[in-house]
Amino acid sequence: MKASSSPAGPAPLAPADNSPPPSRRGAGARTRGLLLDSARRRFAYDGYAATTVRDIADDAGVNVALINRYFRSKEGLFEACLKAVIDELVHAAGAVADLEQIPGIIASHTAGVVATDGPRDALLLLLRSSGDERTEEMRTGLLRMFSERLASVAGWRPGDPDGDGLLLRAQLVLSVAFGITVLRASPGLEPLASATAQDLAEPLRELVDALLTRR
Amino acid sequence: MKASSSPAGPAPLAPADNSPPPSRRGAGARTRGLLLDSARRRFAYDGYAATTVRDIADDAGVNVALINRYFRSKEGLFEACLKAVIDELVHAAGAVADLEQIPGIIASHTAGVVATDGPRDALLLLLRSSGDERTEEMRTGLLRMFSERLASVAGWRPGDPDGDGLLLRAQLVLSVAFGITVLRASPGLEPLASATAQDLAEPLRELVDALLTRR
Amino acid sequence: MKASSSPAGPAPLAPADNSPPPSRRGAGARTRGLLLDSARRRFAYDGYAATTVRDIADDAGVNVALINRYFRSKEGLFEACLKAVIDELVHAAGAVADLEQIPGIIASHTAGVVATDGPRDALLLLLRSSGDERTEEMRTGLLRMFSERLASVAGWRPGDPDGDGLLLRAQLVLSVAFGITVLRASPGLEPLASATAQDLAEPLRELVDALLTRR
Amino acid sequence: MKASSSPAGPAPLAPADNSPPPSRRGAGARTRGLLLDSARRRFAYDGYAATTVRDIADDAGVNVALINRYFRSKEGLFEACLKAVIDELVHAAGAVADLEQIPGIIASHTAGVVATDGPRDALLLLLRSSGDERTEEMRTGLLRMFSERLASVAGWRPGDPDGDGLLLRAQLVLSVAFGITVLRASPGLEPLASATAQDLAEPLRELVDALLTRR
DNA sequence: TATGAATGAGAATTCATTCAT
DNA sequence: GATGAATGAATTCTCATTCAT
Repeated sequence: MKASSSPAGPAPLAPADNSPPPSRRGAGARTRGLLLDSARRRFAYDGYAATTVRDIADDAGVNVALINRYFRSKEGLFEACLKAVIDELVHAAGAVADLEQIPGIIASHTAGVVATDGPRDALLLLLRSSGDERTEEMRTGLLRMFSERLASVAGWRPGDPDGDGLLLRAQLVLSVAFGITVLRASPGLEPLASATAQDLAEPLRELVDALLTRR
Repeated sequence: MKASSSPAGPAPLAPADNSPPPSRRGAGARTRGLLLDSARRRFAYDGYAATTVRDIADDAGVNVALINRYFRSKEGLFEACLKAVIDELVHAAGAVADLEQIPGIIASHTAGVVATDGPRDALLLLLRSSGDERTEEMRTGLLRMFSERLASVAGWRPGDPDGDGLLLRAQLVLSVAFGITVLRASPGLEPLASATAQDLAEPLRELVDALLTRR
Repeated sequence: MKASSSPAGPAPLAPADNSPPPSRRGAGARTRGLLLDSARRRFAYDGYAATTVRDIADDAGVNVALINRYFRSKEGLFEACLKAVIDELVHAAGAVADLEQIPGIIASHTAGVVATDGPRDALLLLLRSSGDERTEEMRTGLLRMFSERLASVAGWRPGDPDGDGLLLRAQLVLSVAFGITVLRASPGLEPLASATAQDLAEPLRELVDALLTRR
Repeated sequence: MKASSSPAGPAPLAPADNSPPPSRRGAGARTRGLLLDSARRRFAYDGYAATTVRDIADDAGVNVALINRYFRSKEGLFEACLKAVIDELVHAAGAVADLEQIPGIIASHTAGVVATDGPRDALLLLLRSSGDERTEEMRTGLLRMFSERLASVAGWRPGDPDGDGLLLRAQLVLSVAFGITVLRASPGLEPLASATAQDLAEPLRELVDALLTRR
């Protein structure tokens, strides 16, 4: 197929001419950013293999060759996207202090509570693979960290004798987050597809409570 | 990338010479079946775009041109895989009679309780897109049907005034199933990665109970 | 530049439709051979970097993709050419039994005494580099072997105390051969450019005699 | 290949900051010279097509765009290099007064008797082609002039009835010079590769004597 | 004079598909 | 039914060159 337009997912961002090109000198950073944004969306919604560097460049409104200039290769661009996403998620994970916050965080990352679509794409991108070993490890590392974080606010400690049970449950919570993300990526499944973070909050609360609260 | 070997997922089935080519008669059906199996696995684990028809043919131990002979195109092969998966899942959905069965069914379809890997790949394949409209609709149709089935055993009826709440919850249950599937597809996330259906059953029971049981 | 037509060197062989394609089955070897021939000529006259795989395929009258099919890459094709040339030259070196033969061999390899152009291109190709390490070593290995062979018919023995002198002289003889080759490759330098093997024989005899005959 | 570092040949001249940029005035000429030097070396060792303008600019430690500024194009830069080399060689040819000088001149131009590497690269560059007609003619013109010069000190006169014999022999002498050059350019062929001008002088004397001395 | 940014043409390679045996 | 050969349309990447500061 020619995935010129992402079938699932929001419309490709128009050439993003908010704030006109700063006329040349020092425009590099801006261009880099535009590419990163388009790539992130494309990779997240269409996957690595189905995404064309030309798609990305066109979405960003810049010349294709600049991808190689700024990221060395399609692979390099993907890695850069992944790094950005991981940074964001590491940050988000750091903010989780107790069980009560978990449902809200999941809801906002799957349904989008913020203006930009970034967080909504983040989890999706995390599931895309370029086939490269290094990125594969980055991904697994983050997932491990994330589930340990969830487990730890539920009382899990590394080396815990019966820890596996709690860790597994934390990973099931993580599963919900990813599951919502992938199901929302294929549109038309109402009411989930257009549920707001608020809609999701209550059921998620009960779910997290059932899985992670020790009684 | 050269996805000659699927990184995640079980080893590509050896040219499958269990039962030697039945001389001549009926060889066509056999070949068709071999291709269908290999394709299903490849598409599920590597995705549509990253999978090469040559990969599939090699896995199946047959000539590449036969893919076009039997399925008209790569796209056609994908559609055939999807159809098979959908049939299986429709069947599985039909068997769900009450809430208690749900955790077990999810567990067996995500962790594999049966000999073949088929069920394990089924959900994964359902998330892969070839970009084609028609397959997209098939997929959405199945998901809709599936979540309505889940909701209905929890008491939901079409046209229900407050039905959306229950339908959404059913879709969250579905989300867990898909979430587990995608997380298990990227290896190394223990204990989830190697959890058995049995390991998953108890927490899933609590989860389903929390989400779908009316009190 | 667009080196569609080799400026120096003989006209690119016409699509070589002597002996029509054996209709399909088993045609692979023929195609391989056609490519090898065209490549050899192109690489020899235009150099590796200036030669386009499309040039080669067009000369051979076959589809470009077949280069990758049969030789895996442009680099692989170059290596195959080099191997062929080296084989030929090793063979030629083996035939050198005494000093008197040397001038004739050089003459025939630089001016071409045979029908095909092969030998004429051989030395030229040997000077072309693809930048690859392995081919670099093959080349140097052959040159070493060749000069030792020349030296040995002049009485040189490995480990010879004053051997370096003779070896150096043998390499000067080799230099003439390559020098003639490169000068003939840029056309228009008469009378050398169109000298026949016979024209070269006498002066070469005197040259070899002066350099390698011990008195 | 990515010919970022010339495999054969001396190390690329470090950004050449001997004598810091003379403030402003005359910086242009300096830059031009730096580019000319780097280009000459690159073109000589890697060939025209395999050399990147970026390689040259980097070697020279200046911005790529300056190549177009000062030489209009890669082609223009090559032509400038060629002109410089030809001037030098015309000068050298003019100095040849009798047969005895020839071996020394060849030795010094192939093995380098002078401090800079210039002369060593000169002959090599002369063998490189950009595919452009005009430079091709310049090259051939020089070669013709050079061989006539050699022949003339051996007694040849234009229009000489039996002149071709002598002219051919002169071109064979020229061949040795180029042959040595190309063989030394692919390293590892000892003792030739590291022979000094002195090492070459004696055998060359005998060679020239055998070819050009009339008896 | 110098430089970072941007562009467009072209190069190698991959891949689904069709053809002829 | 099955197979090796061949094809043409992409796709990624490189590179000389031009632009605007």
